[in-house]
Amino acid sequence: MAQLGPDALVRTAYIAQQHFIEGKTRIEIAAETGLSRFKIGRILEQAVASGIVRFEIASPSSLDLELSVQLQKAYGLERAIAVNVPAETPEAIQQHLGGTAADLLSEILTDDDVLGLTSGRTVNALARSLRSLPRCEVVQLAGIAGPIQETGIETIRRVSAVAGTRPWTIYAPLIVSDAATAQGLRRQHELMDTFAQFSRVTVAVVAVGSWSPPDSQMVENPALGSQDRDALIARGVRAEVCATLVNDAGRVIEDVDDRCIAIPESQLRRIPHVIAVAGGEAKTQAIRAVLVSGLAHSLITDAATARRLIGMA
Amino acid sequence: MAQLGPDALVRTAYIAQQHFIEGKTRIEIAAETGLSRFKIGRILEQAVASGIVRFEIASPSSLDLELSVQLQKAYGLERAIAVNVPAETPEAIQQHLGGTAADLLSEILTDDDVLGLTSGRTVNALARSLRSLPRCEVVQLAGIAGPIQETGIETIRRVSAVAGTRPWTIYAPLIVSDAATAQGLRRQHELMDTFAQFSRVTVAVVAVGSWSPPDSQMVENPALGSQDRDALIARGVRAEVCATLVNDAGRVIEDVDDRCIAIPESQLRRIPHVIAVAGGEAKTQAIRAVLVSGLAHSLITDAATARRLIGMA
DNA sequence: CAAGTGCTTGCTCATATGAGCAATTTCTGG
DNA sequence: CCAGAAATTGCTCATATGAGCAAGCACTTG
Repeated sequence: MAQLGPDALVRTAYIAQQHFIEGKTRIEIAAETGLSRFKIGRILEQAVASGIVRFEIASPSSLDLELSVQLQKAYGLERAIAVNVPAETPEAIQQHLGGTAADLLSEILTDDDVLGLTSGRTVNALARSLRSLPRCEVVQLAGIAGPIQETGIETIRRVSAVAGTRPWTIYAPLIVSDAATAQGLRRQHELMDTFAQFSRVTVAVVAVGSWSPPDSQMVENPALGSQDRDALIARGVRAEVCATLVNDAGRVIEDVDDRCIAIPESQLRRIPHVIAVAGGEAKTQAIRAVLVSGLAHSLITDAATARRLIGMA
Repeated sequence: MAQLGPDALVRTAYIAQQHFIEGKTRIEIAAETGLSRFKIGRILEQAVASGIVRFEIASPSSLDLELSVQLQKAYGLERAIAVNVPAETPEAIQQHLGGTAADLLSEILTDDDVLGLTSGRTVNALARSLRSLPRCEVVQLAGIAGPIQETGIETIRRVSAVAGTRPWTIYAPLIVSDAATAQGLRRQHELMDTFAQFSRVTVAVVAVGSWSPPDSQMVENPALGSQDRDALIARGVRAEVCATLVNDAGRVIEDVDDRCIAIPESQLRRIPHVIAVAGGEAKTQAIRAVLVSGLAHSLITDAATARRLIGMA
């Protein structure tokens, strides 16, 4: 169309202002300006089409909403949250993702939910930020992956304390050196009790570990010999969620499942809502693998990682 | 309201995007998301109210549309156009205002209009930018105020040439030293012919001269003695339009009307649409006086001056 | 000049939307 | 644990809006 003249531009701006900012209806504007409501409608339509009026969706806080929506669509997620973090250091990322996860849990959990958690640094950050929670049960989904002081069961206890309930814990390592030991552990009463809760879990928050590049407390676990580790990486393992290993195609590698003390893949998949919380450059590929695997329904990550993930969707 | 949680924020962003950017109706979004259309409506309402969605009215070109609208409302003008000029020099301002005036004329004039023009630097800039015009008559509204080479009748001729018609010109100075001479000039056949057109003029483009601070070719005219000038300024004259003088209150000062060769105030006021074109810091007060006087219905000015005018409305 | 061609305008009618309301759920403070 | 308060939800009905269309208008083009 012929470029609008100055008069049409100003008139368009006026009408756009009246409609979008003052909130007047087209009919009101028509009455005031003496134009027909159809004319007003067409002017507004053209104003939007030609870019004179733009809609800006602004993050009010530390979230990048537009990126979140893109990420959600790109991987068909139930929820996706891209968090603006001030620095790309692992600590800053963990702290902010944990805080956002805490907010999300406060928001979406109800009394009837049963919350599943892994142990680990990310969930630790979550627990630190958690201020309130409905009265829901908390179930530990996997053994302890790293050094006790960092990843302790204390975290799980704190979350359940906020909720005001008793936690279902797993006093055991995530992985042991042989299947027989694992089997023995699983026969312990306390663990059996916790394992029995897995099927009741409705919402889980899980961390994502990266095997290549290595950024996971499971990979660093002494119970996993360097031989095992190299063999698994050779098998294509890229990421891990609750001791379930996946490759780039999102396929599960079950080689060491029998040595792990954690919710089995089959039960993990039956949890209605699994929220992965992870970020950082190094974990990008791992997160992608987990999303592709379908093990997680939702993701909380940093904005930079969200952009990378969208780019490779 | 309680600050929205991350999930609500992302959901809001998604719905806002679907509605405002993808153009889906609330009912469509309701069907997709499984929420009721009322819920969608309330989410959108809140998104706008809380500032998550903002409407931006952007100037596509060199115009400041929002400022234009404000200016128009502040003085109750028919049209107001605030032009972004790259520099605040008189030359840059004149060139851009003239160009915008030319665009405006191309846009709003029809074959049935009769265009009135003053002579002067501003209208000169207009003529230089003018590319096309309907076949309408062009009438000079006032004598020549400044040096012939700057403000010549050539300008009027050029405009009428673009329109493809014969111009009605005034070969006479804007002001002479005594009333008798002026009366004698007005009896000249050519001038009488032009004066007879004044009542036919439908759209006029006029410059605004400032008397205090002095920025007007009329003030500098030798036919106006320094005594006369001082007396007029003492009488409060602030501005001039087509040799009609006005004070800050917008009242007309008729003291030297009988010495001027120009459309009389009474006839000027009968022109349906008078567009003033003027800008620059020095002319701000003068423009204000003219707008208050009601002699002009519309204004084309630079953005900085528009802001000043709005501030003192 | 005349017929054709495309554009603008305002209509009708079906659909989308908002205001106000009643039912329900969720909080809160005994 | 419960009564009352407050918020939330989805309804009805009136209003606002969009799609499609026919008339009017300007503008070619032979």
